[in-house]
Amino acid sequence: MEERYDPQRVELKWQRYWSERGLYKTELNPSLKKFYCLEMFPYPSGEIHMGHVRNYAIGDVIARYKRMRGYNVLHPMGWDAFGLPAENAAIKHSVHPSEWTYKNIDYMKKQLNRMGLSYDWEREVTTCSPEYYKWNQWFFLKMFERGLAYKKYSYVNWCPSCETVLANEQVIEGRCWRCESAVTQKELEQWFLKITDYADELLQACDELKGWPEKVVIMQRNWIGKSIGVEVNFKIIDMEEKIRIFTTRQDTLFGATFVCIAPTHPLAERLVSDKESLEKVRARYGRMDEKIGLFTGYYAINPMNDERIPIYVANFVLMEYGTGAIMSVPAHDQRDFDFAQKYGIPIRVVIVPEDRMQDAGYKIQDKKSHASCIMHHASSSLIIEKAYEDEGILINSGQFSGLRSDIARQDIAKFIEENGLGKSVVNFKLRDWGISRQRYWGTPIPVVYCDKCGIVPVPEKDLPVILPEDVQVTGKGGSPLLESQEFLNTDCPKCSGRARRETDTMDTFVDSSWYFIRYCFKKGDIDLYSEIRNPKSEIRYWMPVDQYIGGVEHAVLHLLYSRFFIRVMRDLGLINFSEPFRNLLTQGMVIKDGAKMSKSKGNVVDPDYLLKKYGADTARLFCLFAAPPERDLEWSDKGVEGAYRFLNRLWGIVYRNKFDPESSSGRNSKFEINKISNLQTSAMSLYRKTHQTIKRVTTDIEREFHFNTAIAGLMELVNWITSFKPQSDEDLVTLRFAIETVLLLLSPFSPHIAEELWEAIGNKPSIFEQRWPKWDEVAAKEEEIELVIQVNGKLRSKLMIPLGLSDNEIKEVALKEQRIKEIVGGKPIKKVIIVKGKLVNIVTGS
RNA sequence: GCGAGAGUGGCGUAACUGGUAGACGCGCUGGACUUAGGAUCCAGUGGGGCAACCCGUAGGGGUUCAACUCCCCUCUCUCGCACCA
Repeated sequence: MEERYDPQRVELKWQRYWSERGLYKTELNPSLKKFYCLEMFPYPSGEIHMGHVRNYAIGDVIARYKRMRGYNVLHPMGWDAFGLPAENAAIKHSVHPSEWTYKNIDYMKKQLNRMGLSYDWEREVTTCSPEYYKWNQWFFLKMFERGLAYKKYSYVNWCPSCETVLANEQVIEGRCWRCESAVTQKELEQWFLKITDYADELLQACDELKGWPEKVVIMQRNWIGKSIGVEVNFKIIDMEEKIRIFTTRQDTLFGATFVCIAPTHPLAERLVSDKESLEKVRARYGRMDEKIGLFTGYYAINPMNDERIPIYVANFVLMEYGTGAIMSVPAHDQRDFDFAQKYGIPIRVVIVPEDRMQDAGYKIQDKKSHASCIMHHASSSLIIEKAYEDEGILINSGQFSGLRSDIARQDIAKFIEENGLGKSVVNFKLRDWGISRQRYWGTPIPVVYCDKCGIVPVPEKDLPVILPEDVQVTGKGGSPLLESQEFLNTDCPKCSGRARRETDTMDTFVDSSWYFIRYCFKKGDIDLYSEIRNPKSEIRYWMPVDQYIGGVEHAVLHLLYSRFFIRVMRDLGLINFSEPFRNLLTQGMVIKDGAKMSKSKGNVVDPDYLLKKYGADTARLFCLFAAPPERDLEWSDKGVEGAYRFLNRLWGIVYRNKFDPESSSGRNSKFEINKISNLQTSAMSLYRKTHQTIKRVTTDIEREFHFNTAIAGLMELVNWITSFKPQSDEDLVTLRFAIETVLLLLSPFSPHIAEELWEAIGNKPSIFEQRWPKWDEVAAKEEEIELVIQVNGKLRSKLMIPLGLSDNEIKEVALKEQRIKEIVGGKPIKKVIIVKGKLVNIVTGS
């Protein structure tokens, strides 16, 4: 009886079996090589989407493959469970965020299990549980002790729709990363984590991220944004104060013809008498469409040449970067050039390209002899239409004229320091990480405010500070924590006087900055501190993560924060490594009809529907087959059917060939095909193809996880099997070997059907306790090859020849070939090129 | 503007260090079996030509016996950063 392939039946059967057998439970085992395979955990939004399906299918293939290769594999899953959507849902459907979240987790966990993913659920992490977020608070306290967590009053990014502060990393093109509302600036007192203390190290260590996509490393480098330059003080005429500017182009200092300060610069208020105009400039702060400036009426002195230059307030100068003031060199900065033209400010050339030195009448300064030859004021004849921003030779720059700009940068920096005009500095774009959120559903920041003692951290022994759940989330008037008197009012840990709790909660990115550490231990309320410090701790065995898989959207956010957190933990003496993720795979998006699948675009495909109609094996196979993991995946309903057809075909083959467990092709056959030469030619080729396929699939997986071509290879083998008609017992043994190999190679991709058919042909489950097959190089070798014969680089003929012919023999064979003889005719043969085992190219004269 | 990546059949894609361009899948065409097929199986499928052959990897040059692959120029698309001084 040939059963039909019924994915529902098969998949549920094996999911139950795996779970009952506890097949994916992981234990520390020092005698085995470990492999930590991690996929980014989901936010429990309610249901999984195709991006999850793809992400987790990729991770599961790697985990299962590594397991079969003999690794002790840690493959955990959890929930990034705090966050705003829970509160929004609470407001909309009047359910408690907690209830909503846990219900979603329940459902999504079912969905993940329905996909047949090999997780060890005993290590499940749920970040909204007190036993987890307690350690967020603990880390916070440790950072507070070390001055790495601090509070400051400042302008911060504010999302009016989410009614909360956002970190710089969470503002994308001036909009909220979550709801895309325009972000405004608001002055607030906020908690920050001092990630800038690690800026240099995080940057340096980028070089070590060999297993990361270059693209992500570059994004991290750019985000950290190191620049080396100088700060220079410019005196203000008729005022005590100086303006401190920052520049990386101190070689152009002699060309500075004005100074600009940010509209929010502390001096702006004092220098500008016309407040109305100042407000106008301020209103356009940060707008890139138009550059406007306001002359203050004051002048500064360029300390290099004592020249009097005007001071402007300009909307494009950022208070947040450098000193909030710049010197402007219109000749060598396009932006300054445009500004100077608009406001009629002189433009002075101080650098010329090396090849234009002669026209300008200058000579390169010989550094040693100081033979500075400043001939005449040729600069007046240098008329430029745009700024020259490249390197060149200095002119009009006093003692520095004639120097190459890169050398002048060093010399001038030195000069500035030696003469007390300023100092060399390093600036970073990276800002400290603002973690305060004016929201309810997050980790309470463990701090109290006492009238007498000020800011007092909650003592460790009083952790966790529990987020009260008996509150009403209304969405009106800030966090519900402000309403909870029980939460709000507390005693000061120092003086026992009356105190008030901090009501802001932590950014949820704090939760995800160390969750992969927590997976190293089984779930439950553990004392993480002593667990980590135990010399036999599992963390020493499992960390770092060997393979991390997730979307590229976290290239700077989560990945940078995690790298920071791990370093803080290292400096707390908890761990002895610095990088959490050894290898990173950023999978592409799932695209449909030319756009990313998303609810707002209305082009989503529901995984539930897919799982129900085709089953998990098909869904997984399609996602893995349609594109390599790092590239975008174009959704195709037809393609899914193709994957389904393939599995059906495989199913049919196994049942059609009825392996009698009692016969020689049955369960006792160990495939000792030691007399290969006895096999019929067709069996021989199948046997060879099988070994070739083992090799191909294995190397495709090893080489950058090219699952798409690995699956293509499997399909080829199945095509061979389909056309193979066994005639003898030996043929059957060969066929069985081929089929068993297909099942083993397919098992990481489509685990259920592999397990089912493995059993159906008389093997004992589980297929996942089998070793990954090995190929035999000899058996995989073709005994004949197809020789391609080219004449002058053009394909002219093909010929089957036996393996192992010498170059001379090959040449002879090729030249004797009828068609080649015709083409070559009587032409002289200039050269014959032979590529071993592949082709011959005969080069003739004309 | 800067940085990164990519342009290959009707479509998704393949071709590892230069060596048969188009594996595998989808779609399409024809056939078989069928009351029927949107099921299954078999065959074909880059374009042109009866054919030998010619033309084809965004476009144009170059290196080479040989280029999707290496070099130079141009164009297009995607992603990231974007007044960072």
